Amino acid sequence: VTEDLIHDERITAMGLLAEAVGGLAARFSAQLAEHDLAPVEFEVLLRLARSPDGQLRMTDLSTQTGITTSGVTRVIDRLDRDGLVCRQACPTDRRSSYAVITARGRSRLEAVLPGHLALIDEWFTGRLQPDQLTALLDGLRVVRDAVRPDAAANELDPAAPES
Amino acid sequence: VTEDLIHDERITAMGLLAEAVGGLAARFSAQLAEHDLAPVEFEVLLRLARSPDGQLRMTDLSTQTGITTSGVTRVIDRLDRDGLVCRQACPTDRRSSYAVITARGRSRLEAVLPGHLALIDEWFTGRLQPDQLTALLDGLRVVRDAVRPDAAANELDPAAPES
DNA sequence: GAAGATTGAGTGGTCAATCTTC
DNA sequence: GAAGATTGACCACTCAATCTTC
Repeated sequence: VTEDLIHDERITAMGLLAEAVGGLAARFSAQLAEHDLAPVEFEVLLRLARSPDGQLRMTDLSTQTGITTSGVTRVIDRLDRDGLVCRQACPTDRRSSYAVITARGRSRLEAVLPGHLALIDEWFTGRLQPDQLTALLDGLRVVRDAVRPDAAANELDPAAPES
Repeated sequence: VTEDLIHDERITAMGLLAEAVGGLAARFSAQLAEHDLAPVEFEVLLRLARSPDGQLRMTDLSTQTGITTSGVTRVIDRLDRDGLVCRQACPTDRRSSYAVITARGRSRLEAVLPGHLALIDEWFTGRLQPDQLTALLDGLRVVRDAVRPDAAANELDPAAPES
């Protein structure tokens, strides 16, 4: 009732958002672990699989995931070692290298995805009425586009303008 | 158009949620760093400040934050070293110990919060129409309550039933 | 025996510095 | 000189084991 900053409704809103995502991530990680994938590795494989030719420059992976470039190097090191991804030199710019998802990587993804989608449905999308979900996603899109302008037209959310 | 799992709309929805939160967290961390606080340290201070007597058992901090108990021990170690928190033995159960926010901790929080709230407003709550925000939060609450049943009646979101 | 907290070992990330290529 | 990728040093977390108290 005073100027009690720690009970501000904005904190509440942000807490709700963070707790929802954190809780979902916790649910997912168990299933991913069954398939020997860390969450970040799953994200990388997914982003590669969604990209043309299944490949992406290290730098682009960095901006898309929000991991530093050195962090990306380590993740790709692991995925490369496990044969889920391989590196490929860029023909036009010899500074750049591509991470390319391998057949093994794709099949690993296909092994994980059905269960993963079921979990998203069970804990997130399936719990909301269709219009309620739409409203939620519309709001999220506004925030996402503001806070990650680069990802706007981009990747894990095509927002495809009806080609 | 086939059974293309990697383009499933549920992935899109989840990606939107994750990217929004990740993007927001990135914006916040810079401001927190100006006040020498890691995001997790800020969260702990906030949860303590919101709790009766500004204290919480280590275990409860663990479940509320989603960090392991050993993780909590380390965070409290740092905050204790910096004088923002102190440990206090539980009188009724000598296994438990409380983390208690200090005056220094509270003033640090008060120093950070105005800017933090402004950022939440700038990048999240302020970008949505009031009813759009309400719809978003309603959806999030459904998910949060499902995925973190313990936190339901709890903490960073009082959801106070109008006492 | 179980719950609460801590500790040692291991891991996955960051930051700053480096190397190569543009 | 700047961009792209990597490396070494460092740090914060987790996991499993331990200690104490219930």
